[in-house]
Amino acid sequence: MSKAAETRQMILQKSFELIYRQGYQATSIDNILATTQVTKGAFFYHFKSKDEMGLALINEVLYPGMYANMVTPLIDARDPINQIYAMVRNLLIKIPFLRAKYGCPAINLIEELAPLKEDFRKALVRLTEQWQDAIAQTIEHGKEDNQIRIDVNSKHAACFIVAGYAGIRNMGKAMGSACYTPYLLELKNYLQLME
Amino acid sequence: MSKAAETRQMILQKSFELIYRQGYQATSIDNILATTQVTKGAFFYHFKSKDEMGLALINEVLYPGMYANMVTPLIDARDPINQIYAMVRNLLIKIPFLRAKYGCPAINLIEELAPLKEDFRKALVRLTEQWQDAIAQTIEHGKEDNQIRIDVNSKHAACFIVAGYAGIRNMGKAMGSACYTPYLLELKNYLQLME
DNA sequence: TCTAATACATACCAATTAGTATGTTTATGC
DNA sequence: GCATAAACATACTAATTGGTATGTATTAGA
Repeated sequence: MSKAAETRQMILQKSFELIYRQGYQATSIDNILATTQVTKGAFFYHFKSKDEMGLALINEVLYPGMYANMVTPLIDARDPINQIYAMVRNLLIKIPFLRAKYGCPAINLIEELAPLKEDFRKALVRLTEQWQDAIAQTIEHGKEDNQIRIDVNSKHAACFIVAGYAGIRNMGKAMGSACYTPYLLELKNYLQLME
Repeated sequence: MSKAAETRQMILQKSFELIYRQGYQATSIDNILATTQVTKGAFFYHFKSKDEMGLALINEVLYPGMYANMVTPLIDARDPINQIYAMVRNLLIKIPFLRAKYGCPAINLIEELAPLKEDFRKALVRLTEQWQDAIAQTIEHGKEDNQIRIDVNSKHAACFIVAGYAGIRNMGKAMGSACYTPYLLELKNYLQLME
């Protein structure tokens, strides 16, 4: 990677962390410059505007991260129910970068920007749909293997599961990680009713 | 109500609507002044700061609204499962003021402000806990009436239900109200497994 | 090695932010 | 009706915002 590409990546990475903790609008460009030690000239050389940087951040940082943690663990699932549960559990309590207090980066961005910026909304919908599809497919595989009842509607269930995750991430921002435990216990109950 | 009290109430009401659509930080005081036709002098006569107004808004507008739509419908529930379902359904599709695109006012505020402002967080936790308690109590009543299986953990279930609502409200901001239907169908499934 | 584009640096700008200082009007109790 | 405080109005401020104008290094290809 060229030096310039490294600078660009570093800006995206640090901005991602700041925005995760503070929100997109509350994170000023000057704030980013101060923590990256990059000058304004460099920033606006790599990105036409703050929004262009934000979009790049979604596609180049958020998307790969979500794919690795939310889609990959489901590929070729041999034990769909437990793998879905494990994936959600891992997201909640096994990724050190993600803190209950700050929620989930993708959910945060949807909350803040979906109603305000159409291009952000579209980019974030793609993320959500990809995760939801991966879950639905996993459930379908489970049905083929007779591990999941055939009357389970995989798309409805996937929607329900994604909503639950998004919601507990929101709740965790207010209540702390303590609320993850009852949620996970009940998620397990819900999932086991599918078999 | 005195004229001054009316002014105060009007500021809170209009600010609530603006903040619901734009977010708290994105709604400037000047923006509020422009839509309320109130002058800066009047605003700062009634509220020491923007944050004091925001807190008053939670306690005097958000709280009563949430109580009426989220707690009252559950009081003396004779048919707990269907009443819980009906309450969630009403929240999602029967309150004209709430638009899928803009989500739920309380959830929005938690997302944006819980990590940033401790006093906002506390006020919003009170709201959430009250709703969760009301749902848990309703489930307990259902257990006493033999309408709900005694092995259902009411607190876990209440947490799971609240999380689901919060999450689908988030999803709706990105995807629109179309995602409410699959969610509600699966919620009904989940709830019926309790009886 | 020279050139020219790439990659960055500095200084600025107009608009907006929450908040204040200093008024003037309006209502209320006596 | 009159004093007094409550209720509002206007003009300002210092800080911050995203973005630009105009520079200077650095690097890669001919």
